[in-house]
Amino acid sequence: MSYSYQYPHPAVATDCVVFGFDGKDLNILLIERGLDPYKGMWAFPGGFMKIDETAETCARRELSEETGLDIQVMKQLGAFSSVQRDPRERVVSIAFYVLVQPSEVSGGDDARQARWFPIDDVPQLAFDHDFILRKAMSQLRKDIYFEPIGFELLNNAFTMSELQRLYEAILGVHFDRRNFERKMLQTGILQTATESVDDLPASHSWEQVKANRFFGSHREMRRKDINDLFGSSDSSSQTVQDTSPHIHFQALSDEQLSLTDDCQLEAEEASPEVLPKRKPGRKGRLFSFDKEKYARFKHDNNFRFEF
Amino acid sequence: MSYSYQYPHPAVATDCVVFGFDGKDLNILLIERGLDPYKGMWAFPGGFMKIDETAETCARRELSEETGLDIQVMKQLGAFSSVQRDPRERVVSIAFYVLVQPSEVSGGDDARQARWFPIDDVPQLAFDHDFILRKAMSQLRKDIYFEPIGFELLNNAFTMSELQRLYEAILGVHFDRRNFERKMLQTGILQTATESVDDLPASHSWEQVKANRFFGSHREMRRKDINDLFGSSDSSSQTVQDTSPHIHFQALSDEQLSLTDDCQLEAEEASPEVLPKRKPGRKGRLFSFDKEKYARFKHDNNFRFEF
DNA sequence: CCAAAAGTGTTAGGGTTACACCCATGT
DNA sequence: ACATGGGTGTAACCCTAACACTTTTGG
Repeated sequence: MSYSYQYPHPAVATDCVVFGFDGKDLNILLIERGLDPYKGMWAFPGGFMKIDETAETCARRELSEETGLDIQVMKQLGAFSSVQRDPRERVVSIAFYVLVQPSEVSGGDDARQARWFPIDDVPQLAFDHDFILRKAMSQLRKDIYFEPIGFELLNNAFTMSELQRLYEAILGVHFDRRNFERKMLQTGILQTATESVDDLPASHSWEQVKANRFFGSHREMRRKDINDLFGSSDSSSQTVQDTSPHIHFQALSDEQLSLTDDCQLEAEEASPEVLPKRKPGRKGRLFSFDKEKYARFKHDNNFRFEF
Repeated sequence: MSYSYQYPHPAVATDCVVFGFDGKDLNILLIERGLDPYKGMWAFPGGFMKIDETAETCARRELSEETGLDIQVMKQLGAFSSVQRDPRERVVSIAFYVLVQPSEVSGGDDARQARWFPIDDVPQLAFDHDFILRKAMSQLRKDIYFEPIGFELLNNAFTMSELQRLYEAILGVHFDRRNFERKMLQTGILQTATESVDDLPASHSWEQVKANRFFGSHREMRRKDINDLFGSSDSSSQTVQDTSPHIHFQALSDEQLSLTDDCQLEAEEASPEVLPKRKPGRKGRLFSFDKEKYARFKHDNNFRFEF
């Protein structure tokens, strides 16, 4: 069985940069590759897109298959299309980044060779994944100015210093404790919480919250703008040094490819260590966020976090 | 001649959202489609990616072929991958946005069925291009907070009110004239200019300026971070309603496809009206920007434009 | 001549920043 | 006991936002 085209087509794959926060450091989730190319190296979860799924669907599926994570919030980083980024054949990868709460991860069931690495201590990555990682970090830094994104990385209840450490980890700067707390509180999206909030089920999904937020607020928006909230796509142009502009790939490397995956075929021993062990930290007043206010937050005022 | 793969591959195309500013309104450049599908409708310049070029290279080539524009600044919006976005076959499109100065356009030579449309009066677009346009607008609004992007849309010399109108057009808000001018001037990136500056050749390219900016400033940056400046990729996840998740495309629609293009084949009558006629406006003190300061600007302080 | 746009400063108020000491907890 | 982190308030300063009249230009 084979598929023919009049002109050569690249393969399209997705990759997920998964960020997690353990109360101390920002971590990313990597998978050890079991097959060539780059066998034994670490890479982002991801795989080839099926012909009948969107890139996002593909990314969710691959992430679920490879790590057991079922993720709510997922943002596209953009397409990476260096000609020689995959030695097998021409592969264009659409990358996403994803924020997981430590609690989402606790049921790390399907985990294979997945491991968390602190963002400051990432091993050499396969393909152009180190490039993608830098994109993801700079994107995360940008996004945090427009949305209180950090919360997606925390459990339902968290201390102010956890929140501060998260912001410091993402932005790479230091804040004054009192000023940080004051500014956070005066956004109105926080409420004090008890320990028990930690166990609360995620009442309604973030997609739902976001949809509500949208309809609640913005003035001159048309029906069609709904997509803006979700399907937004943003990126700078990719100017990787394109040293070999005239490589011609044949339609030959397909035998190495599996539509179902290229990482999924890896080692079967499930390593349930797919969670950034929550570092306890000192006791402190607990906060959670007011979903109503959080939902209205972004659109009502153009608040950005700048400390 | 045909290319075969073990698994179905989507086609990959690029689209360019070209923004231009005529001193009054923000405009986008569209091309009338001469072939089905969507024959007679307007669409962004773009076309299919060759197997040996990056998405950005492809976008530049297509833009040059279809509109005669050779563009400096080009930012990736992300990949659009709805399953049914192209009726011919599965096509994943990588979209870019581009800012052109009116002067860059004056030599609109190769122009075909290209026309500028004010952003408030855009006709119905082919494919999912209206969706892409909304992405582009919201992206532009976001980006303007981090970089003085507006300048790429103006000639070398411009009046303060042109600049203000540009910001107002992009952000959709109104500013107080005096406050706007004060804030702009105190950034230090402006200098007063004479009329003659308008004719100056673009001394060195923006890529060069950006490269200089990079090396000049930021502290703890590693060599690898160079790419961050250019190849950055950013986007929210694309959640178009994916109503038909199980459509299977055959490898049949290729006869309609041309690797070289699908828009390029259109009407041949060159319409040199490929420029937003610069609306004159009243006379006023002219400004240009200090490339040195502009280059250092973003990284030195995290200045964002908020009026 | 008239209409539209350019040019020009000041002030009040809000927000940001900088800063130090005591207390509680855990080791 | 000691060290680490939690808890708390104020004052100076900068930046923002609001505001009106005169002059110039173009038609």
